[in-house]
Amino acid sequence: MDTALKAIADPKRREILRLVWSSEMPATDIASHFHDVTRSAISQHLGVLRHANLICERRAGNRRLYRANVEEMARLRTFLDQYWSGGLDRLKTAAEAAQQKKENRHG
Amino acid sequence: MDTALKAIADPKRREILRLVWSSEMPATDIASHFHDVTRSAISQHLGVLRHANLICERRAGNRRLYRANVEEMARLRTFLDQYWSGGLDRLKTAAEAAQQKKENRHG
DNA sequence: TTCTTACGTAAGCATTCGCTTACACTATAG
DNA sequence: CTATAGTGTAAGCGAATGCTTACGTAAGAA
Repeated sequence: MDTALKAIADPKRREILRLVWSSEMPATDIASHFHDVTRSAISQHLGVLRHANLICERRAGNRRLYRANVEEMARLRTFLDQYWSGGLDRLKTAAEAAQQKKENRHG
Repeated sequence: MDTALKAIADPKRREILRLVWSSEMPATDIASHFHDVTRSAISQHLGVLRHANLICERRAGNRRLYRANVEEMARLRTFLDQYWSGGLDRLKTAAEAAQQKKENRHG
């Protein structure tokens, strides 16, 4: 999960994910969207995303078609949502513990 | 925004944020929660979080009390939510464009 | 004042990152 | 077969990261 989080922390990789979110795209097309870096750099970014399981690869003849792994991204989103709500959960747990204590005192 | 994302990509920093989420805590107490690294390392993590505007610092006598900057975290969350829904937006836009085209053909 | 506590920070080091160039490989075209 | 897209990968490099030790400094304690 940490790998995925670190992967999306990079703006280029987020942009790549955007490109292959709703449709698959060959590596060259992906690379040609970035005019400030080499195709090799993008290929390495694709490697990072693949290693984080955030994209899937399909080979078609000469090409490699990429698409976002939406399930993994959903998992990542859920992880973060749980993290955001963690503070509230913590408050809730503390409140319940206090309540329990109170009841024990009174029982 | 990128700074904040990279900041929370680190598990120790996420744990620190958890600690100061619902109540402020002095730096020493924060550091004492981590038994595998030095106080200095935690201090530097606090610096990263501060630089990302994810925590607020308040000085009280000798101590520095930290608490999570929930507004900034909310902003980060919103940013990510928009990112997650970006794929859907893209589909929607594409669908609308197709519809527009269709209407033009028929008009 | 002198000690002690609670911190930030500089220096140094090993690791990782993002990038480039150069090369290797595969599949199709000729 | 040779040539040419399409693509990953190794090597190398400068910058950033995460860590440690050592030091600096401000605020109370004695």
